[in-house]
Amino acid sequence: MLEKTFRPSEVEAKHYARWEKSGAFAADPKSSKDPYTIMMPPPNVTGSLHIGHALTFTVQDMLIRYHRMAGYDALWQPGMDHAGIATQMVVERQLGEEGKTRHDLGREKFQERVWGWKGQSGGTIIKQLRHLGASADWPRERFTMDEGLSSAVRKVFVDLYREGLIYKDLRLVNWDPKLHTAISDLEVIQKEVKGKLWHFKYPVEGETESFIVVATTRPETMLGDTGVAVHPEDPRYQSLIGKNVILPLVDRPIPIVADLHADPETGSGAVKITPAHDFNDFEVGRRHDLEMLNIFDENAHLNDNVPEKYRGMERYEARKAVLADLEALGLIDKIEDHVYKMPHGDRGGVPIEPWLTEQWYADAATLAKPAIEAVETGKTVFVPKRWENTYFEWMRNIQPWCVSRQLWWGHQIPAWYGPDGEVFVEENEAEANAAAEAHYGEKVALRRDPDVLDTWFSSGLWPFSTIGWPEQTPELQRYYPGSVLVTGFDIIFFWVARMMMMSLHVMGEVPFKTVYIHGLVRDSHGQKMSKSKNNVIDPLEIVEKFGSDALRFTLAALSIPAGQDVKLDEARIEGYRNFATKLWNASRFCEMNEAKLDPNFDPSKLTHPLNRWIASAVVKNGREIAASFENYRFNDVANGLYHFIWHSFCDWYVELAKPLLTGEDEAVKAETKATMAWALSRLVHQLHPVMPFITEELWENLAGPDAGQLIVADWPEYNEDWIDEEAVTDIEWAISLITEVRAVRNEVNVPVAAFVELHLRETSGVVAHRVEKLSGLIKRLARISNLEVGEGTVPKGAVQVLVEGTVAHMPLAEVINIAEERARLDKELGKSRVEIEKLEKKLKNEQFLSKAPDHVVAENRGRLEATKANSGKLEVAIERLSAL
RNA sequence: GGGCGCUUAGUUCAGCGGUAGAACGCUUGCUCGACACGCAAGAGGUCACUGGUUCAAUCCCAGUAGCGCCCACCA
Repeated sequence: MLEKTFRPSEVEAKHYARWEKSGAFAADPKSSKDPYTIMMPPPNVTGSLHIGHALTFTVQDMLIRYHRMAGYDALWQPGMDHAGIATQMVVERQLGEEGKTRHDLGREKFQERVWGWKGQSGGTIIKQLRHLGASADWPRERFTMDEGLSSAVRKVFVDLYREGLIYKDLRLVNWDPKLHTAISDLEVIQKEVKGKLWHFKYPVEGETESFIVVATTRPETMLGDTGVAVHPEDPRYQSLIGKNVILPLVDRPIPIVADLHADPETGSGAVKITPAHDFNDFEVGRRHDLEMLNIFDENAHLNDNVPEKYRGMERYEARKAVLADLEALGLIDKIEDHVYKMPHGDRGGVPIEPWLTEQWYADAATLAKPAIEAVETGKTVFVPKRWENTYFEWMRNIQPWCVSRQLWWGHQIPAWYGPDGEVFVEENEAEANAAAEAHYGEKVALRRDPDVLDTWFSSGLWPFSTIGWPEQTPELQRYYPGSVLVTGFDIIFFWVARMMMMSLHVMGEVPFKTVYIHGLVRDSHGQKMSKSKNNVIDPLEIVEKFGSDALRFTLAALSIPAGQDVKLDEARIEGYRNFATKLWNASRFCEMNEAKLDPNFDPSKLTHPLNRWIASAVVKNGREIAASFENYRFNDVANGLYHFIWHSFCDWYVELAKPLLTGEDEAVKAETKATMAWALSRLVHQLHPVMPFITEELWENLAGPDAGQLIVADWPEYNEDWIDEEAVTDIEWAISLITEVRAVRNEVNVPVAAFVELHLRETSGVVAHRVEKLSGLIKRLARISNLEVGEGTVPKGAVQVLVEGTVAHMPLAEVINIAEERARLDKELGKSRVEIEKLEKKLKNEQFLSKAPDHVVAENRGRLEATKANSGKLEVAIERLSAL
């Protein structure tokens, strides 16, 4: 016997363990079914489960579970990402607490330490995912740094290098002076800061009292200026182009060049050029062949390229010194407040310094071409479609991708250097040695490039590296390309784009056919969740409080097709927990009434209209739910099931079935029991992908322990021929009638003194029974067409009511304020007349009659008739009320 | 500066060229043999604004306003 309420914690662990143990999650490469593949976006090895994970993994799990039931061999390929910078930072922080740095350990020991840490606390998230019910094929779990994936990374790197798609270059990079590594453009975020704009006077060479004014937010960089640019057509500076200014403090003559970069409208129209420390200036410097003077070291301290006084100074310290010295020389023209954006590393670090270094680059523009085409031609489709624009926009303007990082945790770049700097890019050291020997004619000592690859390089290979590439494994042949990739829009560039580029290049085929993009999870007011705002919702706490099913259902209900952000409100989760309880209790009711599954049940052979109706409705619902899953309309799945289970199955079917279950007719009783069990079993199937735990438990209870697990059950057949439209019409009519009756009873709120004989259609005997059980029925006075006020025999203050030939007395004055009622009826009549006028006008409009479809015209005619009839009744009612 | 999105009930949001929907909240009444995590009823909307297209616009188009996001730039 089921308990009175559903207690999630008691069944979640039990069923998860059973599923896992039985191999329900496992894909089967030998299966004859069609494959359905989702590559799990690998969470960071450092990570723990947050609500965003809950959304993305719930969506994936729903898709996997639905398709597993719908007859596919479903593979959900899990794994984790080594997350280069993030992980290295975590371990360095630990070392810091011991008063050490990674340099105290050395590269090898440090790496050992990270591996140790990974083995011990890494993978927390994978364990946490189980609490959500994630049905991934866990034994296939991969790690981006495991041996197979690492060799895939080396092979791709070497191949791309040989094709000229990876190369070394000396360019400005985004340098993180704290982490001491280059980062990609995407890892830089612009933060608004309030600062100053300083205007400096640079003396023109050979002219006393002649200055050119330049402005900067970064005074210290002036020490690295190697030019001043003005617009070629700026009249103020025509005579100065080609001359030099003397750079103050440094006393270096630097040229005044004409360049379109200088905007005459901005500031003085002249701009100082620091080619080694600003991306725009770098381009200007290249165009005019200006010196690239690097004035910072890796810590963003000033180096030996500046006057001795400033050497070794930290950048902000240098700023103060430069400003003080310029002030002393009287060269500061003015100082303004200025708000501008400053680049920061996305790992919460210090301001980024544009720095000139040699790095490895991937030729992203070339790799992007087929990736763009694949989306243009629909080989990969984004859902929602509008994200394709975002994808295109970025891909079409893609910059060279800096793939090297000066870190110790990651895939070390497979490049070795000879004594003269000659580079040998090979998959391993032996091959590098062999190549070097061939090159030099003798054995030489090689030095390996110390850099590692950007984390996203290995993530880009995820769709094929996880299933065996470069080996032609059965998995690779069967599960590539994936069916759908599920992820947030925030990593379209980081990850989706890279997978598209890498997979198309390596595999020659798109990595997935559909990209489903969901929003981010925010709090109930649309705010980003953050610790400082104290609005963080912890999925594990929610699971504990309301159950995994309630959380999953909530996330599904909020996942709208437009893929907007998801605003999560705990009250809503609670509401869906209540829904789980509701279903639970409906099952309890079935159990109490001994509704059992009948193996020979045939929905097309039902006799009672109520049962024919619910069978039809279940079939319709099943078809709709399946369609919604296919179209990624998870909100429709959730709302459809919520509404159907609560308001159709529980409110009407179960309620109307009660008299049948306690009635005399044994055949009807038996049929109703069997139908109820059948309907419940179907609903439990439909709901399973969203609420796996409670449905598994209820299924077990309903079908018995030998029936097999719901998770691996087939999505049942929903044959259109089982829909009985006549029964649907009848019962829906009955439902609307009962609703009206209840409304009247509720409104009058007295023991009703009228008896109503209802001429229900004979098919709706059940309804008549139900209606009799109501204490009575009175239609609201005004709405009853054949209502008559009696005379003589009626007690004073009462009204004689005649409904369908039966007479009764109602103490009307006691329960209805006649004046109020009249006002209400007048208002309603007014509305009615406006409506009639509108409709009549419409129906006289010839263009409407000729152009609108017939059914629309007919609908409008019908509406007019009904409104007129109602209007007539209202008039009569008002008249009679007035007479009282 | 470029791009994308949003504006519908008190709130969060669906929806759609042909009579405005859900959930929650609110009001009223309920110890009705599954369920108070419940039952029943009810109130509540010029679908942001202005034009246009159409027989018909909340829906399509254009513009306006407000809000949000992404990219780039800000000497």
